[in-house]
Amino acid sequence: MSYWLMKSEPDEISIDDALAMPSLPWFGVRNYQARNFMRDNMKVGDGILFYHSSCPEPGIAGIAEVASTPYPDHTQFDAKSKYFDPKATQETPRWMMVDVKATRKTRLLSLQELRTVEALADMVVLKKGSRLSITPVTAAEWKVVMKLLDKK
DNA sequence: GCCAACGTTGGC
DNA sequence: GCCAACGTTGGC
Repeated sequence: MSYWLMKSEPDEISIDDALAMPSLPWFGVRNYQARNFMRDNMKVGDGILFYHSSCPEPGIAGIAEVASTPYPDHTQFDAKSKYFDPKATQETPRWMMVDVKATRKTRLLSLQELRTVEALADMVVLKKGSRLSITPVTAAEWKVVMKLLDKK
């Protein structure tokens, strides 16, 4: 069992939107490292920190879990989609995704607060210049975050 | 809107 | 295979 942090822009899909769906196809990832995490490393049942990015208060907003094995992101084949990739074909898809099932909304554990927690200093998402939309979370970090979410 | 820090592209 | 130019992310 592994743990992940996945960024979503709440203007696009917030934790509330995600909770309203049976599961959410994580389409639109166009970064190879992030794709590889979904394609090669994620397992059904893995824990996910649902993170709101590019918004007034960025931070962890909920909990989710991996709900499918990897499969091709259909938006890469759709010429009208902003995620269209002319180099991808049905035979050799370039972009893979998984389904994500939101399980609960949490208090907003802000980026600002995360940065004050010593035990989380090495979290990939907090590293300087980190822009990856999907990053691994260690079991120890997950535990610390769960504890922080229960507070107050 | 700014801009640091990356990632990607394409000419050579 | 190098690397300059360009594009993107995302906090501020």
